[in-house]
Amino acid sequence: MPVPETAVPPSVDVPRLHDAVLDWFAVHARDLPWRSPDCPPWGVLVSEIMLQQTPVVRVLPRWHAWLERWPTPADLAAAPTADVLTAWDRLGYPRRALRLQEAARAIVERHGGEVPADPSALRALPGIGEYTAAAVSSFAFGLPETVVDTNVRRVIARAVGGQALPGRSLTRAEMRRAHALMPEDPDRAQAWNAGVMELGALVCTARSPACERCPLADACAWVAAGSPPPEQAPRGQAWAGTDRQVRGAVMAAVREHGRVAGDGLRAVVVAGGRLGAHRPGDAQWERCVAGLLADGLLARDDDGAFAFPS
DNA sequence: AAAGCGGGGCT
DNA sequence: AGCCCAGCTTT
Repeated sequence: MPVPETAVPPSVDVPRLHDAVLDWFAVHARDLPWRSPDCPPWGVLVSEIMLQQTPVVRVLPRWHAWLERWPTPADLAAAPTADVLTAWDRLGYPRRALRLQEAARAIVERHGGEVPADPSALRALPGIGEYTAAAVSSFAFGLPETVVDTNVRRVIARAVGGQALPGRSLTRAEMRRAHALMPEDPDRAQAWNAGVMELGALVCTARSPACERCPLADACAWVAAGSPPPEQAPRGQAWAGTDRQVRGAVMAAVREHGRVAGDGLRAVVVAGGRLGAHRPGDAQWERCVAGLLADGLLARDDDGAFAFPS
């Protein structure tokens, strides 16, 4: 039986990290609406879903419109799905919009219309994984959950692990380390979660970190090692000519035109210009449309015309 | 563990 | 032309 690797090296002064991050956060935290004391848990939940793989600046206007239109889970649960997909606009990954509505319906049915505080109950909702469950529980309800997103992973990988970037996927060892770094006091735990994320978003960024402005620079294992470059080259994300581009163009066309005749959809999509020079072949076109129908993102009416599902 | 899934802005 | 972003689900 091998000796388990210690989650945090003994050389790391954990209380000092806490003070540094909490002091920095108290001064530099952005004034985001879902952090307001007036923001209900539903607003936090909506923000977390929208922020999955989508930057804050793009989420802000959609979030405000969303909360104004559907101020409670019951409001979203009762909305036509077509309206939900249209309001999602161009945030990307529109399946998130479907799942958010499914989650709202589950909240109405299983939780009396109130967003649950328990991470397990949150995790059981559609579209809510390990991160989002912990984030809502911590940020909306102040429970001392361990919140680990891409920002937290990067800050810990550098400051404690001495690595330039974390690996491709979140490991159990990383979760253990993040858990070991949590402050005991619940209020400080909540601020730590938000503060480390904010530090990763504003200072300890992926591409060109501003170490001269970082409150952890003196204690950072990566800086101490001379800030070596990342060992693992990132996996490139292809876009032009992919199914994702074609699916996105179809969604954009339906969003803009509403209902599109079945034999005209392809022409509308190509004319939309979102595909650039790419022209999908028959096989790709059929695959993408069939996929959107199967995903519940697209529907056909009795005349065979395409539209968002009602 | 890896692949699929959107879209835009920045280097 | 890449790379990145408050991930989740399925294989």
